[in-house]
Amino acid sequence: MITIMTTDSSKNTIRVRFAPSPTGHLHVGGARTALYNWLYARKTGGVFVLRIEDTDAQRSTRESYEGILRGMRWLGLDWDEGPDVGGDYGPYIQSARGVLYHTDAARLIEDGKAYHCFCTPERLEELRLEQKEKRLPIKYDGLCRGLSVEEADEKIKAGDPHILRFRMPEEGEARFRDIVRGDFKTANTELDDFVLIKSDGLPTYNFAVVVDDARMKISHVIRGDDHISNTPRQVHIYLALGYKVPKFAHLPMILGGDRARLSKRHGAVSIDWYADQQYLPDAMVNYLALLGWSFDDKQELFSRKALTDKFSLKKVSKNPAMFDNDKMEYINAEHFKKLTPAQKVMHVYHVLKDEGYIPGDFHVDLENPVDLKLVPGTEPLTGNGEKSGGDELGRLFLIVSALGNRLKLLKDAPGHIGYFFKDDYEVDDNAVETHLTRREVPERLEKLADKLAGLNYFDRERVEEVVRALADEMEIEAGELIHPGRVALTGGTVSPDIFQVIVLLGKGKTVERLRKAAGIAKQ
RNA sequence: GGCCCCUUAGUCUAGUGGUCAGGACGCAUGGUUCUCAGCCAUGAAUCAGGGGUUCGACUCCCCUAGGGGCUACCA
Repeated sequence: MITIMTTDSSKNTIRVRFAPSPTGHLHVGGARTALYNWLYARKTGGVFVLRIEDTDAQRSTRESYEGILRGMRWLGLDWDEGPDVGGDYGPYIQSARGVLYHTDAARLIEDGKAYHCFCTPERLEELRLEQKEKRLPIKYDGLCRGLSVEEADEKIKAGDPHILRFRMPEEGEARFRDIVRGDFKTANTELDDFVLIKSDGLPTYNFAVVVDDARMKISHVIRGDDHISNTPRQVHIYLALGYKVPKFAHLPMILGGDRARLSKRHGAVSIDWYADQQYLPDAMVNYLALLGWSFDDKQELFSRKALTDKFSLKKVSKNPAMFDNDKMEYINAEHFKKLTPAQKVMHVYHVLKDEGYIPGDFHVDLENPVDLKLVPGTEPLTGNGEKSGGDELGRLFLIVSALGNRLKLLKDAPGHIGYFFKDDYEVDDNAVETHLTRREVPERLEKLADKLAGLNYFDRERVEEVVRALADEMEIEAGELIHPGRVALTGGTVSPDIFQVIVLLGKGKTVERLRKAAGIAKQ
């Protein structure tokens, strides 16, 4: 017989959340915050919640909301509860939670912990100006603090615009422990009677975030450092409402190149941009994880699995970090290297197809990657080097393998190997200038074309043999044929092994391009 | 103005009283080679500054400087 120790699961489960406001795209800072929450949830077997904080009615948009979800999906950060998938603690979008805020606000009023304020924005503005002039701390002066509930109700009935303020205790302090920062405390005298509910009836961020986190049973609040100064206010709300204060972990900011907080003006900060550039999501996740966290002094390349195993909030750094694109590219290249040949081909295939390098009738069963592994890569290009039976896939395999580690960004694939698929590939004028304009070049290319045309078996060995033999015969370095040949065949000075290029191009195309280049070179 | 946080090479970081201050990106040089990438080897480059505490400070304390955040009816 098995005895099961029953515990209240809701009590011990770790619940974390990512709570973006839909006022812009998902940027790397937000993505990093989402990632750390996700990693922590996945590592601990906890629950990852996605909540949309749209209490800023003016700036929130549907597009942003969708963009954020798209970005998270691209990164592979799946959420267990959220506006689209539901959950036990919904709704997961603040604009739909109005009654909850008002219910809790009513409790606060009843307990005398919050009060209505009728000061006009103009008066508040004047007050601030005056305090600024006198070099006093800028805070609300408490004018409406003394209003009785009856007086307030009367004004409300009369239709006076009003807001709800928290009644900050005059003595004492708010304290909390931050997993990243350590102990943190703020004297109440530093705080003022901040706003809970705005005159439009919507809660402020500080109020909504507490009500939501508490009611959604969030155990760990993992968010950006920019929120740490507001945390004491939030602790006050938790306490006033009788809610359990969660654990906090405030993450260091991510900075742009000028060390200022990352923002739109720093260019490539949108996750969408990295998706467009065909970065690998796993690489992005790896790099983002490294911005503010490290495992030890040797490992920095992590698979998603390794990250979820090894991630720890305790090892999160306190220092703000700058986003370094070079390192991002490096990490991306490393991840690409680790892909299986079949995976590489799939990725390259997609990019080439999107960019119009592969005709629509080229069919590959991408739903079934196993098929790709079964393709006998060497088969289609034996014999005369012309593709056999339309097996373009085998050819793609060989091209990608010939490319080797040259491909750092998938986006660059067309630039690297576009000439295999199109005749109107990009031509580097400088390359033509330096390699094809010399007097002796046309003859060499013609001869090379002749020799290759005469080959019956078009494989790498034989092609190399022919090229080197011709060089010997002409008493020139092999490079004298190879370099102009490369420009003639690929349009540039950079390519994989030239003999492989020739084979993969096939005899027909090779000869055709060499002759064409010879013709151009003559002029 | 007030309060708070942060500070190891250009960048991301390891380090917690005694280390030649370690790694990675980037950079430079050399090797491999038909180019480029890659790979291999080598190298330059760091504890923000000043005071303490201590036999001994990157490490602990204080001050200064620089950066950042909050101080909104933004989040």
